[in-house]
Amino acid sequence: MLNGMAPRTAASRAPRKTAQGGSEARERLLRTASELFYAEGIHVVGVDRIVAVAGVTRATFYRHFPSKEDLVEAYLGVEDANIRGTLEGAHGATDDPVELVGLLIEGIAEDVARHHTRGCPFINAAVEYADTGSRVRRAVDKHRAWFRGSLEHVLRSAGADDPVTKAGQLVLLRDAALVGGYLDGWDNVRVAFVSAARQAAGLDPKAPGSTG
Amino acid sequence: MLNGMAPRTAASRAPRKTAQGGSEARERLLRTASELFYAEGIHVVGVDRIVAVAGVTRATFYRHFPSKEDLVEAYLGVEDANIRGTLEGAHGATDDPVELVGLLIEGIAEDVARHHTRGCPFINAAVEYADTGSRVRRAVDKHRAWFRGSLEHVLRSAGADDPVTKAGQLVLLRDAALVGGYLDGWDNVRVAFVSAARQAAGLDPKAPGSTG
DNA sequence: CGTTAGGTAGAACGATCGTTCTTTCTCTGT
DNA sequence: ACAGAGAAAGAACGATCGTTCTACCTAACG
Repeated sequence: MLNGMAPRTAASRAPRKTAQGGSEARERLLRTASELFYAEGIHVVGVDRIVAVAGVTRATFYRHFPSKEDLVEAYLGVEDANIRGTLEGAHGATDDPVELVGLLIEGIAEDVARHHTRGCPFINAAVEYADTGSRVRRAVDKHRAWFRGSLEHVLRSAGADDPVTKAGQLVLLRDAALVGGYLDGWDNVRVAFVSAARQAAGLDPKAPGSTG
Repeated sequence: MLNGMAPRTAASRAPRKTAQGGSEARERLLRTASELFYAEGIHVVGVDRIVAVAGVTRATFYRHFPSKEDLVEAYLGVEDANIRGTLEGAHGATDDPVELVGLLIEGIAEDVARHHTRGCPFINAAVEYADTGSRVRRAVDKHRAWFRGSLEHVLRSAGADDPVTKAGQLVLLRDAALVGGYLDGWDNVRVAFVSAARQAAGLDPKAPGSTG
């Protein structure tokens, strides 16, 4: 895996800039680091690995990132931006709260199935960074607070009642779907997730079996 | 934290054995390693840390554990044994499936609130060990397969219908409770977990708000 | 044209990683 | 009493960790 990304040869060794203003080397560092961090973990992936795969020298690395922890923060920042984009995209899709909640659940399932097959980048990062006060943990907390609040806002603006409880349950079930999809395989988790999520959101008011 | 456990002085340096047959040094190693692994993570806790806190030398460590990975396996073995004990204890508690599922949910909530405030030891270990074929990952898979199957068995023997789906949803929600309790605080997750779990199990057939 | 920011190449830093080794001591079992 | 197992104490192994450094080069910009 990740072998398709061969170490970069010294083809062009000049400072090229990207359309967004960031340098090409910096973006390559951030992209390869994101893939390696997510696929294998943060502590196990050393700086030497990252610069070797990215085809960049250590000096270049430390020119763009003061320390490895800054790179980790940037990695989480990319993930955060991605999720913000997709969620805001789904925001204006519909006004019907029922349809909206259904779209949210489908979107989560789609995301877990296609990308994020190794769990949640933020949960995984929090597992590796036990210190609550670290910058990584603060980034995780910030992201989760935004996500929960954003779900509440979407549900409220769509007219759903008890948006706080519903948002809390959706966060809960999304975490579970990401973890379960990673450890048990998405196929073994999908039906449990969808049924639990739809029940929690009030889309399927009746339980599958009435206990007896 | 963990400062209350002072490095052991060279009080008695003789091979003492425990009632269970294991040596005292081995048990102290396993106990301190379990606490450190769970509290801070596996990769960040080095062998030197473990032997220093346990008051044991490196030679003694490698006499009892061929490698660090064996210690990690033993650590997960202890956690596995604990859960097996508590689950089997709840098994014979009642014959009423409704009461049983309620007890299970309460037991999970109790466990997350009191112990396991840093998430699930197996999920955390799987995050740090990305290689599916590693012994650690196989131990995680084995534990989760047993837990899921055991939940199914308990539910089935208590007469609940659709025990496979119910067990899957309970596994899902337990994962979520452990992760959420760690990252968001148990107080912010408790009501969402209990309501979702009771809905999923069919104890509370009606959703909190009927969508509109 | 010259400056300079951004890049390459590679050595080197101290620290820590997991692991192995030798030596000496003391308790336990027979 | 004696053998052997369990543990202490500590040096040492090569490897890797994150980080810093010097030296040279090249493309873009004023």
